[in-house]
Amino acid sequence: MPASTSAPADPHRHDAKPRRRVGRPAAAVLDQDGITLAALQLIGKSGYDGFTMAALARTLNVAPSALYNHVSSKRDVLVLVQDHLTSFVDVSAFDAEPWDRAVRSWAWSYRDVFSKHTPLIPVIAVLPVTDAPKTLAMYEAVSAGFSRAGFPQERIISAIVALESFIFGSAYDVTAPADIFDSGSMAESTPNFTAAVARLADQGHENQADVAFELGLEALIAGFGALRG
Amino acid sequence: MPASTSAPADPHRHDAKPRRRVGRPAAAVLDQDGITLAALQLIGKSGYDGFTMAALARTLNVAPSALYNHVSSKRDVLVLVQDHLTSFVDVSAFDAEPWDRAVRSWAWSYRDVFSKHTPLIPVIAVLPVTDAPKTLAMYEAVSAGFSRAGFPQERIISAIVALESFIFGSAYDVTAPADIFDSGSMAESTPNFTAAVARLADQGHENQADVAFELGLEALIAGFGALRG
DNA sequence: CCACTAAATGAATGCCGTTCATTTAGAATT
DNA sequence: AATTCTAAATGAACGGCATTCATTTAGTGG
Repeated sequence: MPASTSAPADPHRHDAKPRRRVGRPAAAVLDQDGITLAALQLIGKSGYDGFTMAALARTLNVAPSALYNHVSSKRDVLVLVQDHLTSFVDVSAFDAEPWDRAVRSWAWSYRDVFSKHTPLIPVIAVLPVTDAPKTLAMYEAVSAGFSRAGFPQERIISAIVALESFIFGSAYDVTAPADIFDSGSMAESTPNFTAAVARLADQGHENQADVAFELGLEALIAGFGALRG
Repeated sequence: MPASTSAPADPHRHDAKPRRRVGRPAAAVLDQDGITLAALQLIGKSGYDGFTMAALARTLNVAPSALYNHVSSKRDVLVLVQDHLTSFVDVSAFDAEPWDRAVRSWAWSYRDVFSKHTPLIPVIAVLPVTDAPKTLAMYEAVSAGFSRAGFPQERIISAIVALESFIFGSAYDVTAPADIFDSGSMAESTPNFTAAVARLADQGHENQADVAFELGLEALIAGFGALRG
């Protein structure tokens, strides 16, 4: 039975003695960290389409079935990758800057990390925090920042969830084709929409996803900021 | 070459004569509408895991390969389903109610429709509007409402995109397990987060996803409402 | 009646994630 | 040093998947 994707040190029995290893421990070719890093590298090189268990095994010079001694499914690997990526999200501003600036830098960083990994979003969005320790650590840092800023306790989680939802949705936008709003031959039947698209284009912003993200994020920050005690 | 998922009536040549049908038109067993409805029904009964091209063909009493005369890929079927579902999103309030109330009812309805179809979100989020006429119609209704409410033209699209991003992200939350924030054995190392989760639970809301959605939506409505001229 | 062709079939392809019986090799115990 | 134990590797196999393609079928326009 392979270790599931939970805490790395697994007490699991009540006494806290250092785990006694039996069997053949030392020269293992594979472990969860190695798998995670190889997966991340493979995804970087081949994308999520090229990310298969067989391909992952190949980069590790191992048979595909060997992976299943350390991981219980492909989804499990994705969870490991997700949690690893979350450690790249910058929460440092919550220690050093006022609340609104901290939220801003956290949100932009969070969106940027996962806009390159949108296939993970359906996984993260419904993942129990117990299965992702680094993600939990991020939540702790953010919660602490909200708390310190005088946010009412009972609304902290809801506010974070709302921000996160906006961030995940916005991560998809980054990957959308530039002409996603070109109404083409149906322009005559959609005058208001077509006009609005044209007016946005007039502004000549290189990156429309950033404009929408900033607009929404500032509204959320302003709205939530008003809740602080 | 099967018709791609674009406008149902395909001019494609400059003269507007009614398309001349040749060959064997009348008694076709299959068409895009029939495929769409059968797909929606199958998804309702078997979920997205049970939704395979083979299963879809079976419900239509047809060989799997026959589908490819009307649809170019499984993704294509998903696009058809997505566009069909979008016609269930309620935009009627934009004709009858003040802007903020209209946005509210549209957003809740939009979230509710797709919270039952989250696997479509990665498809919708990056789909050119040309490939989804009913979705385009929704955008037109919403754009018209924003315009009528005195919203600055050049910001209408960005505001809609931001709202949509929040809606998509929030649709995932609806499907998340209830104990998603239970930090389990790591509670001691995450005191702020754990306390905030407990305080939210104290409130005893049956549905935490709704609370977060409302909080975020109201912030966005308030923030965007201030932009109106 | 003929020619044409859209739309159906059914077999085949290549890939996928995953399972399982089996082997291997090093540590722990004696 | 020999024996025992077992985590971790292998490789073959499985069922299922989306998709392709040569072929057949059956109406329609000429």
